[in-house]
Amino acid sequence: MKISTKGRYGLMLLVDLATHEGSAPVSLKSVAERQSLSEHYLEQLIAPLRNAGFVRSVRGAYGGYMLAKPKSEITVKDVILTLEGPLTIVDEDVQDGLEELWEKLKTAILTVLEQTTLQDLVDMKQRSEGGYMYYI
Amino acid sequence: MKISTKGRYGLMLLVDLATHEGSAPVSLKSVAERQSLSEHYLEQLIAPLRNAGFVRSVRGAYGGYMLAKPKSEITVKDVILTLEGPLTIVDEDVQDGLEELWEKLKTAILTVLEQTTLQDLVDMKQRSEGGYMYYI
DNA sequence: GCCATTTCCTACTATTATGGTCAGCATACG
DNA sequence: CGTATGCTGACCATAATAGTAGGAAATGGC
Repeated sequence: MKISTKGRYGLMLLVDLATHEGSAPVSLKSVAERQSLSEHYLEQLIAPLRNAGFVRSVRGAYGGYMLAKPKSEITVKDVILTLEGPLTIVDEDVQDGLEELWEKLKTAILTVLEQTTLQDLVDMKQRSEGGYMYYI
Repeated sequence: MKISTKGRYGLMLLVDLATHEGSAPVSLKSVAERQSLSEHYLEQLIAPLRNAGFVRSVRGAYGGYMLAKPKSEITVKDVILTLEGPLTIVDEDVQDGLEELWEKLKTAILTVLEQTTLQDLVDMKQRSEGGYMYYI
């Protein structure tokens, strides 16, 4: 019962983009360095996110990625479902008489995922980094 | 993001035991037939359940298993955690700044699992089998 | 005592998902 | 033109899952 690194790294990637948002696009290389992730692997993760319209890319030298929507309008659910496919607690069309339980679980999980936006994650991460940066 | 068959078959097994509870112990063979599962595989699943004290066994001919506790006192959480180990949404000690999200998810899931007992599953399954059996 | 039944135990194996790596083309800035 | 970056598809190593296989030990019925 795990979130795969696909979903997790994908969120880290988007949070990083959201954090370093500015006029210029952000290169995957810089994200990979900051987050200590493999650039090649991030390339694979961002492809579906681009296709789904969460980020847009700028090719060529000095290119990179930027969020295509406000960070408060991208939910964790969007990202996880895009990267990991539909949430199947148990395989489709099993008939074990416990469908009601699986349905409850699914709802509970999706509720959390859909109540949390990228904006929330940015805030969350800043809090978790603790400490005040004001006087630096 | 799945419940493995370990947890799922384990629940089916216990629900079957709960349903066929009586004076005599219930053999795995009969459970395997009713639920269309492999007897050998069930053996592997019931071992930890026995060790954890949810069922007790009677060896030898005409032996089998029976619940060691009232079915209203065994929660789905007990069973799943026994069979699948601790619920780790993400690997231990990752530091991705999203710990708060993973914690929320974990809580949401465990809440559902711990509010549901074997008794609930028995009722649930009976309802799902639909139809009234009174006049048969 | 013997046989059938059933639990119990230890390996082994096949398949799948995960978590990547590798190689190379495509595009665009300077 | 050269370098930085995006983009794509193929490939691979490891671990987890989902079982199988084979038999030893216990126990009730005959």
